Amino acid sequence: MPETARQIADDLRARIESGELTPGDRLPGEPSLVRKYGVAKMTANQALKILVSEGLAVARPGSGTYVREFRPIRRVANDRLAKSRWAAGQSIWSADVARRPLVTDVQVHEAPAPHQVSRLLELDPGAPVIIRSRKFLVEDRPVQTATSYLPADLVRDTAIAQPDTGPGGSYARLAELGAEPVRFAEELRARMPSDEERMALNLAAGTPVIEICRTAFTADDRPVEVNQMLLDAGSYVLEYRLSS
Amino acid sequence: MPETARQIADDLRARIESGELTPGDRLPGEPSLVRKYGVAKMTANQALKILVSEGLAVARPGSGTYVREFRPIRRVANDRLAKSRWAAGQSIWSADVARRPLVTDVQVHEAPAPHQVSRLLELDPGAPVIIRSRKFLVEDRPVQTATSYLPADLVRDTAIAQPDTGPGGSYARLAELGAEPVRFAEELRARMPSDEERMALNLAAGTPVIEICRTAFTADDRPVEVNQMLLDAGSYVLEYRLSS
DNA sequence: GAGTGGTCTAGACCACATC
DNA sequence: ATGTGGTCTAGACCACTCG
Repeated sequence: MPETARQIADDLRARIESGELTPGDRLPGEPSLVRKYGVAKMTANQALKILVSEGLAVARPGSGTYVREFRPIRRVANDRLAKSRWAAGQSIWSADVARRPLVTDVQVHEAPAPHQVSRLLELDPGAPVIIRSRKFLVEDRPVQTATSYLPADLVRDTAIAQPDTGPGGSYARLAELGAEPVRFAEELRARMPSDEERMALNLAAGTPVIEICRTAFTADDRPVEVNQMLLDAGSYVLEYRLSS
Repeated sequence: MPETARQIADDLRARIESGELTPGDRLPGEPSLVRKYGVAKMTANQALKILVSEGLAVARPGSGTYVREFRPIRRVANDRLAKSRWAAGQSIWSADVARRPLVTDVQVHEAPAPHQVSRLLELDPGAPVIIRSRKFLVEDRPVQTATSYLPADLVRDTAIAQPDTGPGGSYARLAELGAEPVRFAEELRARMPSDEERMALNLAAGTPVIEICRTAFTADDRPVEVNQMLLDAGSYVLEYRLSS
């Protein structure tokens, strides 16, 4: 009887979806599946791998395989970019989570703009930009990385070129420079992460990422920031509000 | 030397990312990997499976494993919902692809609203709704499924309850009923598909899906439609425009 | 130390695609 | 008819966790 691994996975999946096994529960281990289904150990292993690759379970070597837990962050694009937030000195994150996330691995440097960035910022190819990259932790788990690009000629001597951008963040600083961002375009993709990205976000196998590229424009349609974000898809629900 | 499968996968990935192997190319087969690396056939198989699960390659049984090809559809949320489109009798799809997609598997029926839908439509639990489900093909490939829910009391005797909703689609019909949708909220998640969903969209292993739940509101903030969509993530780039 | 998942081997059979 | 990926077996060793 081939197709055994899939069938075992189907059985376990059904038990998860029926609620018999709830998030955090330990799944039957390989030896127990070998006994129950009379298959080779490797077949049992592959059955469990199927669930892991579907994002339904997480394997913890030396311990067991567990039903995965979800607790998505709600990210409301419109609210978080509302001027009222950052103008009041708040982080745009205050719209997403009650507790402000930990920002780590902040790196700021100046370099020539990558191809695509210079196009989006309407700069000459290779023009200098300030590059701010950082990582966000919520409840000790990395959920997002972000890299912002801003025209160096505009922000070089401001707090934006410092690790700490001050109250209200870089948008408040841009406003002070007469380059207040009022319009935004977000371009969004979902895909599987590279190994590097999986490492950076500490992702379980079988978790996709959401890639967002946001360009911020001033009232006279000048692009002043490109922000390239990478989200752990399992940690997020995104919301957008539109009117026709 | 353990870790062999990963290393083989790393080698192949590097050759893909360097451009030595381009989309559509055939990867070295299992027998050739067995010879080159001196490993068991199953190890070679697993190495190829890693690339497939990362979405970088597609296996075609009996033929070979190939570098995957991408040709995303650009879906601009704002444009497609603009009244000017559907008011002119166009499909909202005309914003996304030059050639109108094929709509198949259209099914319309009336049934009690599922929990979440009745909540979003602000209906009594179990109130009757018209359910329209359909699938969209672009260039013969299924790229999206969609299921709409509309209050049955509002649309029961209109073209919306028919498979063909006429020029401009259901939004034009809603407008004729004095329930023109002018505001929309889209809630978006990315995840790995279930087997069922993988089947429906004919997805390669390692391809995530994007789940969008859109609620349409009238000018007086009455919800009149909930549309639950499932997109093949590899076939789409989504764009949202916002202003603060 | 016992149990866990992770990985590998060397062989086997199958269904399928391509020629 | 040949070659392909898909899957299975039965055994093995490893690194890890947990009590």
